Amino acid sequence: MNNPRFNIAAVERDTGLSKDVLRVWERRYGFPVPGRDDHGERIYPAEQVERLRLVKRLMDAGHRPGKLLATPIDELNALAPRRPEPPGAASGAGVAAELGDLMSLIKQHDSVAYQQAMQQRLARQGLERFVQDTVAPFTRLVGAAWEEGSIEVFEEHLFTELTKRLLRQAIATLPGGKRSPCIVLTSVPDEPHVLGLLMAEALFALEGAECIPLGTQMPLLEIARAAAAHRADIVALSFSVAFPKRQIPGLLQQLRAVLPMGVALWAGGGGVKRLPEVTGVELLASLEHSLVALEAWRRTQA
Amino acid sequence: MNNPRFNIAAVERDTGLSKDVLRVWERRYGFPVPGRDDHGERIYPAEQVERLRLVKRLMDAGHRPGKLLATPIDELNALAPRRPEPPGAASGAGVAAELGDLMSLIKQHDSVAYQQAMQQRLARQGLERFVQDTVAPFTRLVGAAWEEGSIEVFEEHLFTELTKRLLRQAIATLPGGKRSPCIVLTSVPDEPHVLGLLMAEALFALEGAECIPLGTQMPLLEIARAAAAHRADIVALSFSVAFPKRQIPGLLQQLRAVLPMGVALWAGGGGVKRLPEVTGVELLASLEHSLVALEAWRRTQA
DNA sequence: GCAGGAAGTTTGTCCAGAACAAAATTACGA
DNA sequence: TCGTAATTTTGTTCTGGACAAACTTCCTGC
Repeated sequence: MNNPRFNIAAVERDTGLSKDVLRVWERRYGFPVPGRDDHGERIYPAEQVERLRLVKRLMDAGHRPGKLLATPIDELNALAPRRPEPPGAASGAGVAAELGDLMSLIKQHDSVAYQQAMQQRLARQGLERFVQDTVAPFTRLVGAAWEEGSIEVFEEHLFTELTKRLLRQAIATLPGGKRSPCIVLTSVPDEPHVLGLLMAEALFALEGAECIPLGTQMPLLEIARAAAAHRADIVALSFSVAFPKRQIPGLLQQLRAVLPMGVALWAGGGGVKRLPEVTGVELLASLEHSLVALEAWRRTQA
Repeated sequence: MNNPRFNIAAVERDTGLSKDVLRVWERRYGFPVPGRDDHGERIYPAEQVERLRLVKRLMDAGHRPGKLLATPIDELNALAPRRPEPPGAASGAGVAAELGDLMSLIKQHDSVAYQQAMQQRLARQGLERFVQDTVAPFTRLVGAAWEEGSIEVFEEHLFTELTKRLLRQAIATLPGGKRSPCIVLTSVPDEPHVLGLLMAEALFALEGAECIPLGTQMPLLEIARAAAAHRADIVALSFSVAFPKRQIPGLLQQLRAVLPMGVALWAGGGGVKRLPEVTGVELLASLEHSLVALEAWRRTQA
């Protein structure tokens, strides 16, 4: 029963590699080598899809496809994926252990205990530190577990859903009143990840900004219309690490071109790390940078 | 400044029409007719992108591309989208007027006033009637406006985002304690709409059920795993009207086959109306039916 | 020894036109 | 009038070639 047949569209969906790329890799590097169905269309075995996901992950980490696909030794591949530990040494081993505790709650599917633990941390740390020291690193941890396959899909979904709720709830309790600047938060089409946006929204709202959350996957022209309609000062986009890096500069340039002048364009998230500058666009390498950018924006307006 | 050059990838992003479809339409129907750049690649003028978006919207409303692209009279196209008003006469004119007020708040992009108005209604009606008498009909109203083009995409996104927050917040404030039955709520791949799930979750939680919200777009096998891991009594799926009806029976049968025996499978949302029965699956034609089903389930367990 | 530019390689995207199956519609027969 | 069969419509996939942008490597001159 458990032998799903992946056609090329399914592989594109599961790996994030476009159909064109899948076909050209097959031609150039001899991998993947899908079978064919009755009509001559490609059928990918689950094993190859798995390997493609590994390759994609290593590429996101900076490796080049030619090399990866030329090493037929799967063992070698399996050795590679240790990712450089993010510089968390400063916080000591305690933090990692605490995050590990949260992870085990997720893996025990104990949503009640997980929510309680997170609520406690929120109360103890305050929203700003909660976002920066708990949600962000734990999201990275879950992402890493997801990529190395040590977490079930439904576990990851549950984590995302519960964390979304926590953040939204925390944001809703922030005081209202006259707020500035006005920041439109959203993501481009094909970028469905929303946690990064919520983290940014929490920090911006804490700093007194007025946030317009438009959800994910807005067409570029609509983003521009929304910015004009809301008289936004800033448009903030989020790109996850999974988003095809190559497309980002072009996207930002296009959006910059259709955005009203005077509206700043900020882009953040794991996808914009190690990305070349784009004129007229502020690239935010981390959540901390977002706050710095906000402060800088305020100075320029003063 | 505002003369962006749309290449085929940009048009795919903004219209949701794949590159292959854009090329084959050009060949078959003679539209769109993009120019070419120095390298012979397609460059779409903004005007044609706009028309493509109109065509896509009309297709989502049930029209066929061959007809739409054969009518060169743009005026005729602009006239088409009127749809028959749904039978809302039963609720009287007052309700429609109140919903109209909410709609104007959305169209004025006044998210603060919209949230206040919704909060007021929630307090006045209580969660159950709020969901059934406000959120559900207003969602239908927004859907209708979307199909006839009288609402901007970003306005619809903002409505969805704000309403999601309201519902999640309301759900979070419900008391905890020993709850039963355990209901897993999610949607299948390619079904990203979450509002229906949230409405159902609110009603179920009110009735004392334990809800496991997994978000949207869960692969079928993962749904089965989640149900087993959480020892769920019921799996509840939501299908929006936009979901291809034809695929639903097969999907439900497949999921029924992999679900543990003893776990009930419920399917609701606009997509399951006027759908043939599927053995072992409970089709919920409306939110009220969900509550009836829950009561019935409880009787069978007593 | 190394900065920096030239030459070469890698790699993703695009193109054309054909083919075909799934979906939708129409035609037909009971 | 209803259900089934034929037909049209429509989206997806195929092949194999081309090319530019990004990245490496090599080379030259200080």
